[in-house]
This record gives sequence, structure tokens and C-alpha cells, in this order.
Amino acid sequence: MASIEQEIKQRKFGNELVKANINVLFTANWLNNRISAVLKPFNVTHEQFNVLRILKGSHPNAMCQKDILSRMIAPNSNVTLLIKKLKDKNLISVLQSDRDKREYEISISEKGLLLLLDIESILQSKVLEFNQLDESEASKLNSLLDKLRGS
Amino acid sequence: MASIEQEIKQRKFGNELVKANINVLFTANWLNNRISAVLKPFNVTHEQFNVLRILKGSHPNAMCQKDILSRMIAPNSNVTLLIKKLKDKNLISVLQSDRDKREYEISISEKGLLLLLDIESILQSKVLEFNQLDESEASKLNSLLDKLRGS
DNA sequence: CGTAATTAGTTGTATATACAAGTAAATTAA
DNA sequence: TTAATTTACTTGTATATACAACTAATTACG
Repeated sequence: MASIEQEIKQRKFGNELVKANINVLFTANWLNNRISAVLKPFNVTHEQFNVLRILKGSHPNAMCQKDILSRMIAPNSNVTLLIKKLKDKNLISVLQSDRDKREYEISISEKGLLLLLDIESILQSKVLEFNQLDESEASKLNSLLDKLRGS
Repeated sequence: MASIEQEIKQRKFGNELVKANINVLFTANWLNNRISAVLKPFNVTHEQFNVLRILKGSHPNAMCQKDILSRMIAPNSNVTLLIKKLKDKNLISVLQSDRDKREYEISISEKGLLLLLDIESILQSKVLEFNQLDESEASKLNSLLDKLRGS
């Protein structure tokens, strides 16, 4: 692995800020590829995995689509379709809400919980394998990213 | 803008490392949306914009596909198609190489250079608008991201 | 030299994404 | 109370992405 200049063979960035922006995008893509590779044998996409984790977070309580959307990392996708895919795989259950017939009560299934357990143990070890940051460095990174976004 | 916990309404992450990974993905998506919004009126996607910048970097020298690919931030896409789109918009020129008939000599056109100038001035001001990091913080962020990837 | 292996790029396909327009239920307000 | 507005989700579509299989040119090697 190499510095961002070497990675994308750029000789010189205008300044550290421009470089940091590109570095965030590059690193996210790099991470995404690694995570997707872990997920592939399990036949779930990265965003499907995220939704399963979100649902696990509120389990045994159900969530509706808009609540899921507000917790997603990349809330751009067509959630209706994403939910449909997860339901087709029996990883979640979807029931129309009595209280509000526009809403659906979505919750992770037993099968979904078991799948998450499997994936998370592998992912944990893979992430630790390539992640070279200690706890305080990770903490510093978090505050810098938060600040980049204007927090 | 808010901290990553507030942004995705997560109560508590397992540890700072897991949080940092999610934060990188979230921040990249956030950045991407902002950059794409700037690019939209110009009718180019983020990846098309990146390829134009790469070609500008080597201008007036031409590049072949595999060289472009090695400099891309997200080198997953179908570059043949991407090149075709840029050529259709007359933003680049594509000529078969004499030296190696499998290769193409790709270079940014005058129109492409002018478009980049337009976009980059707007992007520069937008990025400075939301980017809250000073030069030394940006530099620290760069080294942490490089380290996260194992540099 | 001629065949095998490698390299550069293409094509095709299934899936995902972005986003605009639509439907239907619930809420608000005259 | 009913018409207008808002909310929650769906549908449709154009484009993008990931990826496997393919073609053709070049290079390596017996």
C-alpha cells in the first residue's frame, strides 16, 4: 500500500485540502471494495448489509422505511427496491402498519440475524487485518472527518 | 452539520476504528453528493470529471486507457464506455495508436479544457465554502487516511 | 519461425443508482 | 367536514456499475 500520490500516480496536489478531499474519496472506494469482497460470497451488497445492521440495531423493534433511510450511510438508493431484495432473501420481514397504512413495519428475521453474525466475524478480522490505526488515531481521524463536513 | 453519530443516528459505535471506517464511507458519500451537484449543470458525472482532470494533467501528451485507469479515484467503471461518453461530447479526442494498434491515444480537447476551467473555479469556491479544515489539519487527515490503508 | 501467453481494449448482461413523477393515506385548516 | 397539503412509499426510466467472456494485437519462448 502507498500514499495517495503514489496510489493515483499524481505528482503534486494544489494543496493539502484538495488532496484530502481526493484522499477521502479514494480511501472510501478502497474500503468499499474490500468490504464488498467480504460480502460477495454471502450474496448481499454493501448497502443491503448496512440496512441489515441498522435493523439489527433496533431489533426486536421494527422500523419503517424513512427511519432506515435516515440511518443509512449512502441514503441515495431506491430503498423500496432494496427492501424488496432483502425480503426476497427472507432476511427481513415486512408488514403493513395498522397505525399508519402508508408505513411498513420492517424487522430483521432470524435468518438475517444469523447471516449478520457470520459476516461480522469475518469482516471484523479482515478490517483489523488492513486497518493500521490505533484507537487514538482513529479518534483523531473521526474528529477531522466531522470537521471537514463542518461539524 | 453534525458528528457522524448524529448524522446516521447511531447511538454508539463498537470502537473508534469501526466508527472511523463508517465515517470515511459517510464523508465520501457526502462529498460526492456535493461535487456531483456542482457538476450536474455541466452535464458531466463525477468520474467523467476525474478523467478530464487526469487528461489535463498529462496534456498536451496523450494517454491510453490503462494509464487513465491507473490514475482514477474509483477505477471500477467501464472505462471504454466512459471514454465514449466524453468523446461524444467532444471533450476529448481518441486516435488509434500507430505504435500499438490495440491502444488509443486519448487527449483532452480545447472544449474539454475550457469546461474544466469553468467547473474548477466554481468547485474551488464551493469546496472552500464547506471545508472547515486548515492546511495542517488537512495534512494530518491525509496521513491518517494513508495509514488507514496501510501506508 | 510458429505457437503460447500476455496485454489492451470491447461487448454483453445483470444489477444498482439517481431521480422525476405518481399514488394513496394522514394531517391541517378553512 | 371537506378540500388542500404533507407524508410515506412506489413506479418508471435513463444511466452507471460490476464483472465475466470475448477479440485482436503484441510479445515471449521452444
